Amino acid sequence: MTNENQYCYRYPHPAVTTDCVIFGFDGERLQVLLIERGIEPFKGKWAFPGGFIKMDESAEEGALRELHEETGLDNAYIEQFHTFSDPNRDPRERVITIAYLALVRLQEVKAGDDAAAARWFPIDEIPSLAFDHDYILRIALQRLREQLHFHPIGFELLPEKFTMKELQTLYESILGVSFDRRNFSKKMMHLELLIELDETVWPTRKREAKLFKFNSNKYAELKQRSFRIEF
Amino acid sequence: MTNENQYCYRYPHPAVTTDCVIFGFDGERLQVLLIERGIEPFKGKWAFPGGFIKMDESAEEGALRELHEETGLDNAYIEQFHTFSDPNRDPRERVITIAYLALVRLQEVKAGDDAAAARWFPIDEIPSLAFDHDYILRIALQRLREQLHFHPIGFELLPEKFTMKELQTLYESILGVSFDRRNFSKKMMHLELLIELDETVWPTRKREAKLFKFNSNKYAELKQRSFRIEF
DNA sequence: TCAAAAGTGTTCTCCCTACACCCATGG
DNA sequence: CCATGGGTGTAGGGAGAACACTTTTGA
Repeated sequence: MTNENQYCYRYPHPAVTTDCVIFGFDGERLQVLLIERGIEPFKGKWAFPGGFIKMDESAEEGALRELHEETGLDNAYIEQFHTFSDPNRDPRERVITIAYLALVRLQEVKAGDDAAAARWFPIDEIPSLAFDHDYILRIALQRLREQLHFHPIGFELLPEKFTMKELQTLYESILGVSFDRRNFSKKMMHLELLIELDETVWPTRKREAKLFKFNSNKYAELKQRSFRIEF
Repeated sequence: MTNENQYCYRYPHPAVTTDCVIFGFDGERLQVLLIERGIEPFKGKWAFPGGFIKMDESAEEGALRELHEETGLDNAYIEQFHTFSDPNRDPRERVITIAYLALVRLQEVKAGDDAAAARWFPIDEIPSLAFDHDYILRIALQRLREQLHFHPIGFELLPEKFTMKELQTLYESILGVSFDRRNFSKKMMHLELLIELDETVWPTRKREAKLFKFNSNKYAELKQRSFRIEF
């Protein structure tokens, strides 16, 4: 008890955490990974995976660590999108959180590993969240949609091989709009970011469909000269 | 000496600051406001205005406070763009900085008020900066350019009334490109974000030029339905 | 034979682009 | 009278949007 508060400073320091808004896609809808809180405050409520930043790691390293702990992944796409600093966002002490969004392939995520109360929620069925995480989610979604216009980050959510319909459904579910099937396909092919494979699959029992994969070389080339994906 | 370190925690806490990358426009070039450091480390080097966040203010409030102290302004456009958290970015202790960019009208800035060693530098004549501020500037510029494509934030840098040429020069100096005079004008007018005034000025002694002002009502309307400014 | 899913092509319109001429003024 | 800067119009190309028919298969 005597030695409990051993880290002392001349001025007050806030606690700093990272939180990860982890997105996945099941072929139908955008999903978010949430953790059920086991302790107060907000015990029993759902929240984003997150934790205190270590003194020898950057925020990004912290976010990657969190992501790995929850999904087993260590090469996913992550991006810092905002830092939340309202003085009262945590009832215990002042906590500033550096928030990241992560895009993962659901197929590669290890199912609920260490007995964690983790669950995927479809984006339109998110319960009310702990702390200011409702607000954080809103900002995360906003950023995800903005990014989708400029960068082909949608591919981070799809398996290596996918059909045009899956790609379209992904875009539609993130942006909340619907596209004409033919125009979407043309626009995508025109960007030359897709490689058409010789393989096909039977996504339904009606008819087989072509498979595509993402052309990352072409993307690297396009990125140089500031391109935009128009939707 | 006994009571120096009075703020104690059970876990180590980083210090948290806000830094403000303040942009202005003199009609010719984009400018950045820098402060000459009076103390070690990096004494004599230039850096962005910034300081420790207070325990009862949000990061944005802190940034606005810094901005006010340096410019006298309290209604400028500010936007959080990134949080820098490398464990070694400050040689003294671990400092995480929440960085904001601010757009101000040079005309409205009070000249070097409290004897501060503050100076405006044209964007292409920035000296080597203290800490990781070179890097922070690069990210700030990148964000400013991205934002310019989506939002008419350029108007935050111009006086209330301006000529089409001033607006074009602003866009060109930020984006580092040049536009065809006629096409730029048409595109801008087509957005309906400009109100053509009856007034004219004599920007040179050759010929008078029309004045415009920004139509913020139209902007509020456009923002609803996700528009883009194409450049 | 019918419904559902996938593949493909055409037309129209609008915006972006490239480009040239006129006018007013100060030197 | 000429150089400078500002104002405006036009023709062509390309991309997006709207839209329909064919094929395959399972029920």
